[in-house]
Amino acid sequence: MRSTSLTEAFPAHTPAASQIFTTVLSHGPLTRSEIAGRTQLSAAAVTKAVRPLIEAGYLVEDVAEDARQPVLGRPANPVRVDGGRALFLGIKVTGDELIAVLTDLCCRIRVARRVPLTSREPRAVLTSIAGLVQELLTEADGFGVQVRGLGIAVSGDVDRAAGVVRYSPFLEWRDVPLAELAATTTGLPVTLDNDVRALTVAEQWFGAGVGLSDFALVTVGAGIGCGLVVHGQVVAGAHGVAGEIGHVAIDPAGPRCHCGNRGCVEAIASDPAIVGRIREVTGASVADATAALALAHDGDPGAREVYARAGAAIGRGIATVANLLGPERVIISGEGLAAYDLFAEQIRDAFAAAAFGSAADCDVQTRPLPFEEWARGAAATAIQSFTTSDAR
Amino acid sequence: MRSTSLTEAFPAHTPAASQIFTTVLSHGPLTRSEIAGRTQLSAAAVTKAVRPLIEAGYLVEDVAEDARQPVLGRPANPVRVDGGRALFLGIKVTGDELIAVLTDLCCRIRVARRVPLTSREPRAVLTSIAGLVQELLTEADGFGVQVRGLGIAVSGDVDRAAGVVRYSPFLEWRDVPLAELAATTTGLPVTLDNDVRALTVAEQWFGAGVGLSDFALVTVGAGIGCGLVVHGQVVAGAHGVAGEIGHVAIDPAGPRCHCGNRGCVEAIASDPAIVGRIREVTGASVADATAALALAHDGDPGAREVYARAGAAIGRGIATVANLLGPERVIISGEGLAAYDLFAEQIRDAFAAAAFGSAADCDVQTRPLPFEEWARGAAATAIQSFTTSDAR
DNA sequence: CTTCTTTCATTGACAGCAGAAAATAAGAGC
DNA sequence: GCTCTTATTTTCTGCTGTCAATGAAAGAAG
Repeated sequence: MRSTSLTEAFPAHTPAASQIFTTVLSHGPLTRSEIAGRTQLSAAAVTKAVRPLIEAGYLVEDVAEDARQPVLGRPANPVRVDGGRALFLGIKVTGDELIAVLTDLCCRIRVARRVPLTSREPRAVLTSIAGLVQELLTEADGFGVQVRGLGIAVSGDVDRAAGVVRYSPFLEWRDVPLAELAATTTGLPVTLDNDVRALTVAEQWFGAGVGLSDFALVTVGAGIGCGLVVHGQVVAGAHGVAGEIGHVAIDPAGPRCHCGNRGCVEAIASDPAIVGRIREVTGASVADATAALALAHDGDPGAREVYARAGAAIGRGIATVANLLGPERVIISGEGLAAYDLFAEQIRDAFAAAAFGSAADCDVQTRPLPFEEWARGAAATAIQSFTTSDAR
Repeated sequence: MRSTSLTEAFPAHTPAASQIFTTVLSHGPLTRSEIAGRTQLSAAAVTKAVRPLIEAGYLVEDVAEDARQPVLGRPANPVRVDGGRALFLGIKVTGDELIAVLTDLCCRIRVARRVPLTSREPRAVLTSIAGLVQELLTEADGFGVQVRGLGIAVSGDVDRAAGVVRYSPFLEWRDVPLAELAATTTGLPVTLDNDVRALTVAEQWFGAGVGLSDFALVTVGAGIGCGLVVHGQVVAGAHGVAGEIGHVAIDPAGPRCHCGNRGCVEAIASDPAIVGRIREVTGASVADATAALALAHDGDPGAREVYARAGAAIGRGIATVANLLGPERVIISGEGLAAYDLFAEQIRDAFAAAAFGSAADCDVQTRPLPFEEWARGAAATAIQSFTTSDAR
């Protein structure tokens, strides 16, 4: 095991170094001149910033890169992030379970765990988190590398800077300073963020949002959420609320939503809304989203119609985002994507119809969302904090 | 008259100087230590950055500020922008007229002009612009200060960086490089931008958006537009379209919009939509928005109901913006504000109902919009270009 | 009236970042 | 081995912003 201490800081003290590291992290192996081009820095600056990062082991030179076609001039040697140099933990807290992952510096998942929650009391949840962290720290010992941070993702109104859960409806929490509590309990630096924003960070750095300064991530499932990146930064909202595409009202005559309004996207296209509506329409006793999906896949016309309506609602919601923000890309993800074949067409049609002018040029793609992905998002926020904390 | 040449650059060569100047411009007279506090710079850095700006005459020291309560210690001497140090022109191009203003460096209007357009041909419009600019330059001679830039605002898809009108439905233009054309004709540095974005810049620097990093400006009138500021920057959209709140669809059963969709905010709450609907409902031969307004103010229940519906649509549109972006403030403005008493209540009610959670904490205010305001926005973009062009 | 205290502003030394240019490195082709 | 080309590094330099000390301009205290 390395003799580095937990307090050893990440050696990117200048904005340039930080930017360079992030670029290499997101864009895979890059030669120094490619880095210089992308970051608008001089080659000299890149060399100087890269050296300490290599010395500290966070970047490594890819010498074995001889498979490339022989080019004129001195061969470039690409630099890449040594994912194995550090480990991170990410935990997603839901109303009834914890999902945790151990990732490397490149946010690749090494270990994943799920633990049911017996209570939603902050104290009990904290204990569960502590236990899970201990367990994963033990696993991490096997890799011989230190865990450098813990990211926690919670749905609801979360103040990342303060590390406080302002209000979480699912957990029934108000003003819980979870970051500080978890930091004290686990001894790790903790980054607390909203779950959708955390997932958005993961996409921005390691997923389909790489290199884009403006994109949106829409999650479909038990709720409908949306993470927004504008001007290269995740939108947090002045009052802690942002990206509430689920509560964009698209039909004053639509079904009532738990928020009290009518015709919210979430009241039409969330899993519970779909299940409820299918029960209503077909009279079948559909237990959950899986059953609903099965029914629709069996060809039940009523169920299929419900999915179609859900797809149209999602498409209209996405079009609203596109009209307002004009993102380069919209990424659709979430557990609800299991039903993608049932509403893909409606999403595209409704989007195309409701997008105004060249907002329709926006690239709409889908990405599967494995169950650990939310926790991976949390880990991504921890990586973000670790690699940018010292750089102003 | 000063012997400065047109090519003399604004003496803010460093990011710090630029930031300091912008801060003083927006926040009125400030002492050096207040500037240091706001900009997170050291007092020393402020002193050094301020000196060349004072020497060049862009900033002046307010010595006469003895009206303040006597405080302990050395009295501070506030610094403010000398508005009279430079002049700017702003022109708003509409389908049938040009609105132009001559402003000072603080974006205070000195002279305003309107000229009808006889043709929408780019060449003809350019000729009209050139004439108007000449006229205002003559006026400017009376002030003994040079005009340092021209801002032009056009509705539609405008690429500010390239200085090209990509597509303007009202003018029926496509890919007109208006900035370059106007620069050649007038000899002035030209900044071309979308009209709503220009107005947003004016609010951000000189209006109700001062000091806010996230706000929205909604304009109500012939169309419904929206300028967005996120992370302190105006949102331009990856494809040139952003802030299209007018084409946010809020009711699938609503009236058809000229964009082909149903239930757009603009199809319910724009002046033409209101006029048309009032004709339909009351059977009266209402000529225009003024007549419609008069009818409603006369107490016609049908007309009042139409305005109420328009207000609700605007409120829902604003709630959508608030749910997605969580701005600190929404500023409602535009010619349509003349009817504000008719739909204020509905806007607030619909907003409160449709805003999710603490998105409802967003401060919604109204601001009257004098007819020259659009042109003033154009001037603001010119000021922005002038004061930040040399600072990287 | 002099001296203190307080706060604002300025100065000069200095550290550190990033750019420019020149030097060096590492092949490929001849 | 020589030349050509491109990549990377080195060296030097300019410049920005910070730090700590100093000056300035009041009111307060004696």
